[in-house]
Amino acid sequence: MSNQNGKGAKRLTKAEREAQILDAATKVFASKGFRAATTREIAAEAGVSEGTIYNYFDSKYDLLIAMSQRLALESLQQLDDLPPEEDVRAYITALVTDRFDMLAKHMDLIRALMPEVLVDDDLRQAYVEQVLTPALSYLGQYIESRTKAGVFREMKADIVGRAMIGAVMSFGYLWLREPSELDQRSQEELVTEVVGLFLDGLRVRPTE
Amino acid sequence: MSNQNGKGAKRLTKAEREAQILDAATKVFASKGFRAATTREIAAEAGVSEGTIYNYFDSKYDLLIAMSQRLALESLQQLDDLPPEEDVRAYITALVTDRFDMLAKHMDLIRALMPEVLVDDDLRQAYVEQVLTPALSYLGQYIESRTKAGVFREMKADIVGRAMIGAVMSFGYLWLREPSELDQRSQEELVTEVVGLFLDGLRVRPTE
Amino acid sequence: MSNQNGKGAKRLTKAEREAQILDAATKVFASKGFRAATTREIAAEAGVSEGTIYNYFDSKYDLLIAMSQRLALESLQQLDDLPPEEDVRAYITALVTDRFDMLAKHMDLIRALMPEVLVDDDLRQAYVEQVLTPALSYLGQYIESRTKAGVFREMKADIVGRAMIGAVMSFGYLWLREPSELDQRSQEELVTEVVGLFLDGLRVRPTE
Amino acid sequence: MSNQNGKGAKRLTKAEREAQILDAATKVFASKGFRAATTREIAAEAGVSEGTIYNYFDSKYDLLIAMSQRLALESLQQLDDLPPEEDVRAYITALVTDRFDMLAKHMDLIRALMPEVLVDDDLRQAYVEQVLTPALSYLGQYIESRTKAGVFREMKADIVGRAMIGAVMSFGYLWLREPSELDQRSQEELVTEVVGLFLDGLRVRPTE
DNA sequence: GATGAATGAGTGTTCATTCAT
DNA sequence: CATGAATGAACACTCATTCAT
Repeated sequence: MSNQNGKGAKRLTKAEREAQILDAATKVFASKGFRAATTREIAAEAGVSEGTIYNYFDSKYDLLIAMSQRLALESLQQLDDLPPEEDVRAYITALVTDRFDMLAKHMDLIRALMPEVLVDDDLRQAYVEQVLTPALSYLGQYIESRTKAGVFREMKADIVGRAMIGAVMSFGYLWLREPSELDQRSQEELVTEVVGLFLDGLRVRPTE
Repeated sequence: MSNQNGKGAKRLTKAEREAQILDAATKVFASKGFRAATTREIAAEAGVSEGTIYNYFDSKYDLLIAMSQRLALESLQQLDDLPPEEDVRAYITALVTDRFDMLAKHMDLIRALMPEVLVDDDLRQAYVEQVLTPALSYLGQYIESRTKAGVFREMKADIVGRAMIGAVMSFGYLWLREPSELDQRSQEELVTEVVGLFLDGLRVRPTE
Repeated sequence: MSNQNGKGAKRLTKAEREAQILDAATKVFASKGFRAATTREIAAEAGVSEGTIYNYFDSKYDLLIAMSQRLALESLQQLDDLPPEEDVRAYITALVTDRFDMLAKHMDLIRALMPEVLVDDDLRQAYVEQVLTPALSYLGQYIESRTKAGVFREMKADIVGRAMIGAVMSFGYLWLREPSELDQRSQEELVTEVVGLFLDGLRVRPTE
Repeated sequence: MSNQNGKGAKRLTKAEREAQILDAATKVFASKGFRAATTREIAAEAGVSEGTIYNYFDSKYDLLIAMSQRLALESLQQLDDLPPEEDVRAYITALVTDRFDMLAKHMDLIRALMPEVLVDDDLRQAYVEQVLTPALSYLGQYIESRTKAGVFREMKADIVGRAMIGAVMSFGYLWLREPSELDQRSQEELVTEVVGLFLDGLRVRPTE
């Protein structure tokens, strides 16, 4: 129980209380999955009563939706501060680093959401529309732009983009269990290798 | 109900009945997830009574385990018929093609299993040990061998291998909904592009 | 359904609700036995939902345990107000009367408990320790004390005590079906005869 | 499993097979109670298949009935070889000894039956009619006869008879767990003490 | 607004019984 | 006759949701 104080936390603003409940739900969903998680456990984790949850959310499923919106929002914000497009290594490195930062920061959220995304059609559609498609489209435009500039080879941007996003995301829900496995040193190495694969492939380059 | 005949299917061999139930469970798990699936629905899908399920499997969870073993078995078999290691493009193409074939063939199974793998520690461990680790190790050895041969650049094989496997698998549970989306033509294109990314990266190659 | 009011009994104190459920369970267990009784029927008898039972007791078996504790408590209390030990007839009569009173008062409880006591080892051990052993020890001490005083013959107090307790209790679970069969008049007769047997036996006494 | 031989016991006479099943049922009922016992377990204990049980008995309950008839039959047979009625101590001793012998011999049966007798009205009625009433009536007649002869005091024979039967039987289902607790030496002591209580009571006798 | 007692539909699982072989 | 695979009604128990306080 993260938050315990004799009588239940009182007098928070609506937004604070919502965040408190959502944080608890995220943690519980992440550790046991959506179906196996109980409202009782979420309430305990949040330090409120079960009834209170229903003053802020219509249903348990609603918590999941709210979580996915939080992720979608936080997921796609910082596109500023990017290096110049011309420096492709710096640029792709920044993109991949940003995604790994996001994975590290929201691993709980992702681990809570992904299993249901794979199974729930509404959720999946929302995830595809709000998270994957924008990311894919952004990446695809960059690839095409650099291809036009003669820096990237002619490739199917939608397929290659999917492969790249899939490769990076797989570290979030397949290869890693804990954000801690993404500590500073190892994340840098990860980014370097992955970017190296994306830009140069496995094969030795002739000159260069 | 897939299998309907007046009084319920009778007198199949043990293996047939087991497969019949496992097929039904796979289908139902894939469409609603493990927890949301009911034994009632699995029984209906298999065309047997609920009681019969328990004559063959100890519990609902046992169905999941049995499914994952089926996948592990089928997952790692044909490593013969591979092109010579020296022809790296043909070799990697064969590997990736084989994985896409497996995805296409067992998409139901994979979609049924992955959500629980992400959430159930025992299952995850089994999946990592029986499926991911062998695949990663096999791929890693090939990468190192080609690196020694001076064909591949010096890279961290475990990281690059994870990225490659993650990229390919993501088509199985993230980007595609139906095996049908992997029809002959599109799968070939997919393989070509993905192999191109893995071997040569995005950047234009100087001469060659 | 003993307790019916439109929407189910609401907002009783914890102790009241517990007693209400326990009373219902006692009644149902007494009439069909523990295993044959269903939680559904107990809930109906108590006028609450099945779920409510589980807010107060962890399991159906827990109801049985709680019942047996109620009996153990009420079973061994009033040992005051007893006649002087020297007046053995009055003393034994008081003891036997007290046991018959207890039987009459708790016949439901006893009839609910005894069948399971005979079959469940934990329950049996608890019953022996909490009910039979104290009673036997108390009775044994009295017999020995009166033997020392030269009033009782030299007998094995533990065997004779068991026979006496067995004789009395058998009226509770073997010979009688209803507390009503133990109405005032007949109970007095019962006590007189049983006490007569215990103190004087069947055989005619020489002088006296 | 008492009786195991590769293919299930074959070719017994109807009576032998019935006895075999009934013995198994008795053992299983005695150890877990009627409701908790499963036909699967009875079949295993008897070394036959579940289906075979139903070739000989209509239902699980029918096994219980058959058992109770076996007990009733065996319960009331040896009334020959009794000492002369005039020697009351010898006579009562013989009766009580016979009951203890019966308890020792059929403790399994009794432990299997009693819990259900306490709870099942049909069974109880059968038990009362076939076992208790004849015994009570037989004992009552002896008491009355000896009373007429001036040897026994004037007492209510039905009450005293119940107390005596209850006292003796309580050793069968309340005080003892195992037939072995009734070995030769201790049973003799038991009989002596109980008969002493019945005939002479606790109080010292004036002359004699 | 916050509570938590009460709800009851729904779940996985068991097991007496049937019947084709 | 004996079998044991198949059945399906029942069961104890869970948990998201409601609502009186």
